[in-house]
Amino acid sequence: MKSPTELTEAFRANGLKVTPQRQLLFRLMHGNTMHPTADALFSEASVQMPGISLRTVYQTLTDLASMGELRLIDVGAGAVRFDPNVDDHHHVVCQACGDVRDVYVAGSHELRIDGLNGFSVDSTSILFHGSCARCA
Amino acid sequence: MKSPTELTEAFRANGLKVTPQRQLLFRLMHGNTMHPTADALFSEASVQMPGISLRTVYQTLTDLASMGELRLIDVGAGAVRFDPNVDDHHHVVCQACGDVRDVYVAGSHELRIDGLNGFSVDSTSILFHGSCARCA
DNA sequence: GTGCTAGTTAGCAATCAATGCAGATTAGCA
DNA sequence: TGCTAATCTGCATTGATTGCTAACTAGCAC
Ligand SMILES: [Mn+2]
Ligand SMILES: [Mn+2]
Ligand SMILES: [Zn+2]
Ligand SMILES: [Zn+2]
Repeated sequence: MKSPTELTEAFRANGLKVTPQRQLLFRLMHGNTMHPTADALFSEASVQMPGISLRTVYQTLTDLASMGELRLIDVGAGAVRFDPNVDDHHHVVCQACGDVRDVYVAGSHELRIDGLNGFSVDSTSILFHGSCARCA
Repeated sequence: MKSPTELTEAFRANGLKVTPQRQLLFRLMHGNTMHPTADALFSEASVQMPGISLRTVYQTLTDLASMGELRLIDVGAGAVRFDPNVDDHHHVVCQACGDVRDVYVAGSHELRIDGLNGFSVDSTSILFHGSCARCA
């Protein structure tokens, strides 16, 4: 994800306005490695800006995602998580505490896929399930 | 997933009763390669047994899953899908029509994972996103 | 076969995540 | 300083799933 300053320009360039709510969310997401849910981010944002709406958090995250600045991660339980890391990477999720971390996978592009039957593949998501160091 | 006959024994062995509803669902899931949602299965079941409850479909699918006879597949959109194929396999999903198919992946156990930071991995889910032959 | 009882079913309420909507507000420009 | 399209908040609604409970029944003991 771009820096808050760059996002400010990018939003204006797209005819979108830059509001205090959006600037706050830019800052909270920039460099964020927690893969937060919309609700988790809403809680964080509410500390600095009481009264901000959960709806606004969803809106802004969706805008960022459609600009390609965020990725949506679905770990198969609970709410979708938002990821400012748009590099080619994958995830490991702790079955116990739900913690999600980035992992970088070598060999993912050389997987041999049998049974495609005419399907063409555009992208690959690899999710590792396990236990984090704390929950081990 | 075991055959309907074997499941009948397995259920009784676990102190669970074998009802007409469950037998129907055993038959509908056995060898089913569609990865149906609970609701899709409910529609199918309703043809042969009008009045069956969606709740019962969820119950039975959950029971089968906790007995290890079914896998739950979350493709990141819409409802969870249920899979009687418990072999080591992965999935490809059509972004256009939502069709989900089995794929067998060679090399998935030899992936090099960087950044685990103390995480231990129990299992791996690989989801390929693309277009089916029909939607290409 | 009859009766008992623990397990099951159907139906509906409740929850959770996410989106739709509309009136009040405001960023950004002239 | 005004204008106006875009945004924000708060609330209603949707969709998937689970919780709850009274009525029902499979499976077993007699
Ligand atoms: Mn990530
Ligand atoms: Mn499958
Ligand atoms: Zn953990
Ligand atoms: Zn398709």
